[in-house]
Amino acid sequence: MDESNPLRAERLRKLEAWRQRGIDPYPTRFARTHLAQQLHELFRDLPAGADSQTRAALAGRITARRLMGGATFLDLRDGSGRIQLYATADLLKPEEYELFTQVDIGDFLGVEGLVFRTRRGELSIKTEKFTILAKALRPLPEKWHGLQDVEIRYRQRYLDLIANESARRIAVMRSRIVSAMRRFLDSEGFLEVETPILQPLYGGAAAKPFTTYHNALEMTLYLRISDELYLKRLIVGGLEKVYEIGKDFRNEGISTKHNPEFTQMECYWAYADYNDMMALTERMIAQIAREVLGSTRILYQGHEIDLSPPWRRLTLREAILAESGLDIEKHSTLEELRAEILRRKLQIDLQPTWGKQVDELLKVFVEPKLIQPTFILDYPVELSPLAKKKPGNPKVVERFEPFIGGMEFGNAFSELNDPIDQRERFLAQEALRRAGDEEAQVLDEDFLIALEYGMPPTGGLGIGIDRLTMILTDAPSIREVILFPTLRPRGETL
RNA sequence: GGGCCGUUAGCUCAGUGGUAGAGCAUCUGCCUUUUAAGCAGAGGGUCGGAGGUUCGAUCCCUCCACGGCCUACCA
Repeated sequence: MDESNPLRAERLRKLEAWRQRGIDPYPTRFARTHLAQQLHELFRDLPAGADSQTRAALAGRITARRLMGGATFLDLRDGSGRIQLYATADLLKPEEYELFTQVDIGDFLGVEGLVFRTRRGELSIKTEKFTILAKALRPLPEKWHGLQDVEIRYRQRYLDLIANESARRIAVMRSRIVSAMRRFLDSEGFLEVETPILQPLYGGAAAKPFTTYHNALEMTLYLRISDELYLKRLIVGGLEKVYEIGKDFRNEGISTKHNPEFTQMECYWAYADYNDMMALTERMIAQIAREVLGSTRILYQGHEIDLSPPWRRLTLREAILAESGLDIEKHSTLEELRAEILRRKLQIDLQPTWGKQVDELLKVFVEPKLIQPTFILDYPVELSPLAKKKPGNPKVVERFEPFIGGMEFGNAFSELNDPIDQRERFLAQEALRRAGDEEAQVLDEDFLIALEYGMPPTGGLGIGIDRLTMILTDAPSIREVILFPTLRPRGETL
């Protein structure tokens, strides 16, 4: 909005007029006695037209005005809900009543008065005293349709939160999801820890990093792409159950499922394997749903989904075989796999390696079908340089990814704790990197040294908090569950 | 990166190759239990930006900016 906007100029005019009358439009504090929601609960049984015995002091933002001449109604919204304010020319001094009628939608007001219910049944405050707590200079979005413009909703999330109940709901739900997850992990005996976000070497995932520079140390640092390698160092150190909830950063494209910075929970559990992590995952997600939604049955994008354990378990090979007819075990080289894809005329892009081709088959043919909670297990070793090989099958690792609603939202494995094998895997990744794979992992000598001191058998799990929130709030885009999603900056003033 | 769509008043949206429309919001007047309050009136626009075609462009064309969806990238 332009600085010279007449709506803003009008509000500035009011602000000045109030100041000239000795009113401070931005005072420091206001003592509340109640929240709106408390009053609705306390006076649920107060009949229409009746006064209560209670005087209450409330504060919040004015969201609607109904001026009737000698009487004025304002809607006040606080963090808990909405309540109506009522004032008349009889109850207030003339200059006070006039000021009450001049309050704009968007202004913050503190008010004190008797709680009563109007003839039409609306619980209200009979205003005896009121204070301007903050003058708003810009008009709020329109009251019927709320704020629709997605660009404004993302760029100025505060307006989205003011105007749209769904935005408030998602923000609150996300907080409760994270909180419930913490409670669950704490109760399971996990220790919450923090590991570096600025790292001299990045690792733990196949992704391109963001790069930055530390002036005093004169060194390049990377924003972490995962927490994994540091958390496993803690397992080496004897912290047997650890977790971290925090931001990871991946320098890649943006989509409805990807934001360059996203929140992940990673946990590591000594003496456990990926079967234990599967059981942990399904119990945790079901528990979070019960706490946050009151049920393990959810609706996601039109699908009824039951989150109660046990979830379906399906090997990657079985899943691809079922959905594409292709047996990746029989076609165990890139050439054979490609030949079979072409022979079957499968609609899929060809990939540079066997592992990536298998991953593509999963993504195209299997993932969209995984509506009900499903663990896909046993991934190709070349896609999983940090996971332990499956006993008896050196081409496959003990790894799973959980899917709900056709979306992957995590990753887990029996952690590789053999330092010799780990070094070989890193070296294989280095070879891929030299061959042009920018996302191949880099060898982390410090991590290898840690493993050489001995790491117990360990199960590890990562859960994408943003995607989990999408699933539990029925959000179609990751931008709906991230308060401030990454957007290209806008040149012009708001 | 590619394709498609969008951008009109503070907000939500109509609309046309010939001087720009509605509702809400704002302002003025009336109105003392209203609640999408009501009634009467008024103001408010570089029609995203820059070029082009045309007697004339908000509309047609090109480029640009931003956004959305799909796709690619990304376990």
